[in-house]
Amino acid sequence: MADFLHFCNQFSPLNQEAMEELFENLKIKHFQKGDYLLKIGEVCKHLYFINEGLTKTFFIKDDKEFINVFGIENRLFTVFESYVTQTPSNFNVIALEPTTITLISYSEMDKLCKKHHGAETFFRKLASLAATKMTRRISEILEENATERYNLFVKENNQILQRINLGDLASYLGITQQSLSRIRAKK
Amino acid sequence: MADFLHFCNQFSPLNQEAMEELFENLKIKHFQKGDYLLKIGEVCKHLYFINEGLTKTFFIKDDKEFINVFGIENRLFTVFESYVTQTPSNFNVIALEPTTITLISYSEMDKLCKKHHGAETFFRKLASLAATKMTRRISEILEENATERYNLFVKENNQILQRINLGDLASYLGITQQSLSRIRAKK
DNA sequence: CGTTAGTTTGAGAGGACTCAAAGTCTGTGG
DNA sequence: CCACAGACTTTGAGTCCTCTCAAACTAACG
Repeated sequence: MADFLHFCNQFSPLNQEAMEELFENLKIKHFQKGDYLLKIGEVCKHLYFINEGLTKTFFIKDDKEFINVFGIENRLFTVFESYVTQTPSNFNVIALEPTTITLISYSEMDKLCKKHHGAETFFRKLASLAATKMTRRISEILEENATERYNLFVKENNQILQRINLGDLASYLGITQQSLSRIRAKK
Repeated sequence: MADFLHFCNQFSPLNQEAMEELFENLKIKHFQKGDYLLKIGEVCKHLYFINEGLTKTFFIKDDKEFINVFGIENRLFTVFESYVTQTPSNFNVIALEPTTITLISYSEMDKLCKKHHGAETFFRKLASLAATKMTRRISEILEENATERYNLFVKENNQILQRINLGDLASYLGITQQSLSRIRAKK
């Protein structure tokens, strides 16, 4: 909880009242390894802040997984399209480890945004930041080849590298696990 | 101007006062084919709404262009990271045709957001929508091969297909223009 | 100790790349 | 009205990266 408070403050401080209201309505939930946070077809009703653990957000095509993003400690994420429009999700979200998550429900956020100008600012900045990160990911995928993408990932996500298995990392990088294994072997 | 008004209203209606204030501070600018709307290293100070014409947003690596997004009539866009954080842009933006653009300055938007709760909502939704679209693009790049991506682009952007040259389209799709030429030839 | 999940290695196929050259189109000046 | 320059597109040949299918190896765990 302290972590989430810290996250909020460094991000875009809310006023006392909005903050209290936000924190009153948070829920904390635990997931076991392999548990679904969200299944394809369900509406994503929450923002997820990871207190502890690791998740993957992915879709499936031709029996292959495509990982969109890893949920990492002290980061906030959601399934954007589903959450924003409250329509069925195209993505699954699964816990890769025992995971503890702070949940912010859509209806709460919506209420909060309507009531407090500052909350609206907070979530505007959040969405902007998400868009920024996605722009970078698009650039990376386009400009870098598999080896370069792997090196970049290692550089920027060293903390979680050991916790992600080969297949999942390959899927995130957009290559097969055999290819990734060979990339690693070359070093 | 009417187009932009229409865009705003269907998107997330602003109240009368905020709307008037927004429209008072809009600027309209014309660009010739080849003109820069923004250069790498400059801070992106505007949201761009295309009244007429076409633009490309791209960066360069090893003398190759990588197109991030095309600016299309009646759509709003910006260089997100630069605009949101007011730091130097990693992207160029160029007019591909004679182009007329409605500009919303960062400082105006910021002022408006601080003053009007509704404006904040408007821009929150805008950022959310942008993030949603980018998620889709990431999925597409990962899951579809070059031919499929081309077909998808044709399907969804038929209106501008004839106006974009082969090299630019290839760059957007993340392939060489030779490859794209061969994909087209196969049909 | 056997089962299962995860990783590595091999061989061959195919897609996309590079370098190179030849067409095609379009607009301008003679 | 033709000729030529410059921009754009297509085609060819060879290479390389990544994929697929297959099999072997290596934990980790009950």
